[in-house]
Amino acid sequence: MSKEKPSIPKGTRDFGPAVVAKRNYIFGVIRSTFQKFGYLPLETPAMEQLSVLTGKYGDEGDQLIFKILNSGDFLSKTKPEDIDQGSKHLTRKISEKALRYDLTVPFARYVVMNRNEITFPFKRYQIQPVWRADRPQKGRYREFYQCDADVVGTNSLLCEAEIVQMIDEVLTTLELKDFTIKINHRGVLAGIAEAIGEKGREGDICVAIDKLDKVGQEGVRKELLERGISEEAVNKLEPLYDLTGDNEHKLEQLQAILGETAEGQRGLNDLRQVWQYLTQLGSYALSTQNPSGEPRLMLDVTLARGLSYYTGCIFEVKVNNVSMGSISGGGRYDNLTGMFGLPGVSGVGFSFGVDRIYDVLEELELFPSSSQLSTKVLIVQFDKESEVYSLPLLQKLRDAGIASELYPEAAKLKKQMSYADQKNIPFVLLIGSEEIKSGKLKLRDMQTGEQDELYIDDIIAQLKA
RNA sequence: GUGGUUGUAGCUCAGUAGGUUAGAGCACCAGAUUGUGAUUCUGGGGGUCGUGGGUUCGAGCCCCAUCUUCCACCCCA
Repeated sequence: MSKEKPSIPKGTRDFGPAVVAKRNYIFGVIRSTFQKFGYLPLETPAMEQLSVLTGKYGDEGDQLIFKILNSGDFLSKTKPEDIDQGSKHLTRKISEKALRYDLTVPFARYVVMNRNEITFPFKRYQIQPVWRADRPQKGRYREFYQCDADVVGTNSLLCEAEIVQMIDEVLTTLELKDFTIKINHRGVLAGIAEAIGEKGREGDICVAIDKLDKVGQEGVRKELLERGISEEAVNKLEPLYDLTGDNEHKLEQLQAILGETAEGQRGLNDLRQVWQYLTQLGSYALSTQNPSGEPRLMLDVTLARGLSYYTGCIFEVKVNNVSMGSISGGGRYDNLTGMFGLPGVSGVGFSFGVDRIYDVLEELELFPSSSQLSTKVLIVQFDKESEVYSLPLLQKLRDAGIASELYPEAAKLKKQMSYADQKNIPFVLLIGSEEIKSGKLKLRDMQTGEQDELYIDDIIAQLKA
């Protein structure tokens, strides 16, 4: 027999009963919100064809995809010279499947495969784990759950507005008070690049600007120059870092700077339209302010997002004053299904990171105690006679919809009581010879320590209340 | 993927320039209390010091490798 200590792979976790209960609380809030907005559930396989995934997330992303070794003799199709051609070439020979990296690409694949059955616009949500071969850190795991909501088959910016609404509703329901929904537009980024005379360079510009709050204006300036952006362009760019005033004022300032560029104008028009929808919806995200006085929804021209398939509005959500990266992100992609041979279907979607939300709620101690309750009443037994007497009562309690259990053996009272205590069971029902004689059972409230003698029907009535 | 960091009982950590049988608090188990948990008192179990090599008369402590943790970069939920 091996004495090897068991372990689980890096970046993965087990979830015990208490943790699962809390996670289910988050899943429940997200799921019911998605459904309230008309999204329908979808599930896809954990593994996809490797070719479906590669090339969708950029070179960086491709490296983070977990590949699955072909079953059987995975070397059967390879020749010695394949090894010489490098790992990229060899990978295709020995691996045809991979674990899904996100939920958006599998969704696009599903839409293309089922285009004839789907009624557009198609709104779906999906809550499943994804896998990334990333280096784990806090809030960063190799296996984690995403909760996606996407809609394809419409260009309407109402979808973007509703995404803001859903984010606001979910986080508010989870009792979060201080969070910022950042919004930007790829068109605005492209327009800025063009307006400062570096057309097409928005990629480099974004990567650098994204670090503004980390390395400061000087650091960004240095990086921009290193990336080959001209000094003149950088000078033109810098006023954009601290656009002042409310969101409308920011839009006006941007209009003046990049109104001449077609892409910039497209972005600004889209953003204005989103704001108009939100205003007409009476959005709480617009009317609610964070404790800092900042608005919840914020136009942020430094928001970039690396995923290469985004083309329109982009979102990112940050809970303020906690040590955690973004807990949600998304955007519009005009041509995701085009990669699978179905052009002209625009989609927009976003994703909640449950694992990060969990860590945030834990840090802020925002889990309600109700999310941890399981059994409502435990029947304590003394001997065989009391066990026999208790069984029909146990069934009666369960028939009444009360989560109940009978301690499965006549262990010492102390043991049975501390079982209830540790399992956080709020009531204990003591049934011994005295109680059997009188029919009046002892119901103990474990929080107050008070004990009442009641008939079973009164107990059921009290526990159901 | 690059650079760094961490790892001692179930948990949080001590462990002094390498020196005999590795400690504490909490948790756990048992008893005081044979019909009552969370409080009190008494006693008890539990660690080949992440793992594998190496240096040494001798390693928890030094060296190498590896796994894990966390951090920065990269990227992101």
